[in-house]
Amino acid sequence: MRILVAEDDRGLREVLVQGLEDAGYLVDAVDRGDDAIEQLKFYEYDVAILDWRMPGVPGVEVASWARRNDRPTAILMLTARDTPPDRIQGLDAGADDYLVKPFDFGELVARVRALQRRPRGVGAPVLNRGGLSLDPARRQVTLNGKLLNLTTAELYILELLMRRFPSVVDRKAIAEHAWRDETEPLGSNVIDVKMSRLRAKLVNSGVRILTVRGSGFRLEEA
Amino acid sequence: MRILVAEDDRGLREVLVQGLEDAGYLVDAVDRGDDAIEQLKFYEYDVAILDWRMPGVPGVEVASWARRNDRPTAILMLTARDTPPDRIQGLDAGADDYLVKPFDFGELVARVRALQRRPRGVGAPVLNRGGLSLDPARRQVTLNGKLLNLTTAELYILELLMRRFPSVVDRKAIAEHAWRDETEPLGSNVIDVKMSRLRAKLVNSGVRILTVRGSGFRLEEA
DNA sequence: GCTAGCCTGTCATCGAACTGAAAGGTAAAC
DNA sequence: GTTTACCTTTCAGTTCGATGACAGGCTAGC
Repeated sequence: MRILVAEDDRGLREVLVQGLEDAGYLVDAVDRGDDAIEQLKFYEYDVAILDWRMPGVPGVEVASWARRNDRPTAILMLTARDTPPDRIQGLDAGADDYLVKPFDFGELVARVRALQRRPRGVGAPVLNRGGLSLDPARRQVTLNGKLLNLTTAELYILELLMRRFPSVVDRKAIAEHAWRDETEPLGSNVIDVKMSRLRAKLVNSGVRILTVRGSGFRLEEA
Repeated sequence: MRILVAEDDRGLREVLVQGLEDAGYLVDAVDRGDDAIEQLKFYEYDVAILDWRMPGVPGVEVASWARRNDRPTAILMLTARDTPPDRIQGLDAGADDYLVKPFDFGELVARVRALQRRPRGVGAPVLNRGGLSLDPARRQVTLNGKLLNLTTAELYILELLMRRFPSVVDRKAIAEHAWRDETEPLGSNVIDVKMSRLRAKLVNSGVRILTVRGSGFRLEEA
């Protein structure tokens, strides 16, 4: 199993390379987007892990290039802060999945495994938890097969909680994930309001949103 | 195997034509970018070899045109200089590969072979969904065998929705796919208008266009 | 070269849905 | 028991999308 890592932060890059090699992968690493394209041109990687921000060519561009050229490589994007527009752009450009920094390394490996198992190009994998099923590509959530009608913000929040499960997600992360201007919701009680509405829609879903006083929120399987 | 060569330098053009014919290809040659577009319009080439700089229309433009019109032709660009910006521009425009002059002829043939192996040129696949059937090559749509009368723009939009099914397609992607100047439709509500008209033509088609508020549109099988 | 028809994009309007502020209530922490 | 953090509901403002009407432009047919 061959993996390409494109990440300009040297520390993180080395952690990734080491960790993935320990997990039994054959890993190549570059620190620039254009180098990533060059590598993708000459080797058929199973998975490419691309940083969003890189010198040369940004990760999105690399993903978009790979998709255009029908490279057989599944793409996992790493994003530092992720605003909705960023994320959508990434998935549209051809990324198959993405991870928000900071992430748990085990989580990364799990997703890499998921990617290599999956036929390529079908879009981001569906997130399941309890009776809930969130499809990032369709941007819809079903509860035991029945369509749940969530607003955009609610969906983003739920998505974040599911992706970070079972960790606690703090308000700052929620603000960054679900709002364009992440400073805005922090001064008000909007997040609480959204949580309330989201909870109301999640009754009998096999999943519950718990409050961790002073820290944030986390998902729990009921 | 049919190849189009677009190269204004007569010496190089003749070398290419001769060499490719010897390699067993059916070769057409032109010396202007606009002529290249004309050829691409009427024949389904497997591969087009385009010089970057040409009288009439530059190679990038030709590539971009081909991409925009979903020609089933893989594109190989010939560039004199090889700077990252050039490369990116070329690849962005829709080139599938590029070669820097001067190049080895064997290298060229190898790349042409690689391009024609790709799934893309293997006949224009008809898109089916519900009772709908869209033939990209003939640019027409039938509903249960009956011809649907769609305008050009409507067809482009429907095609994109079908290709991306079941994912959400954002307005930016629609704009890029269906308009030459993709900035134009974004400031207005043209997309909404087209959607409305398209929907009207798709009643009882077994397919529906759903709005995903704030994100875009997606197709759903009814 | 004129005319009819179709296509396009703009505008105005309508309606629905989403949003965030506020206010008052509740639970946890100390 | 007081304080602080969080929860819920209500409400009004705003945004977003749908649609019908219109004018300009292009094309085909005569």
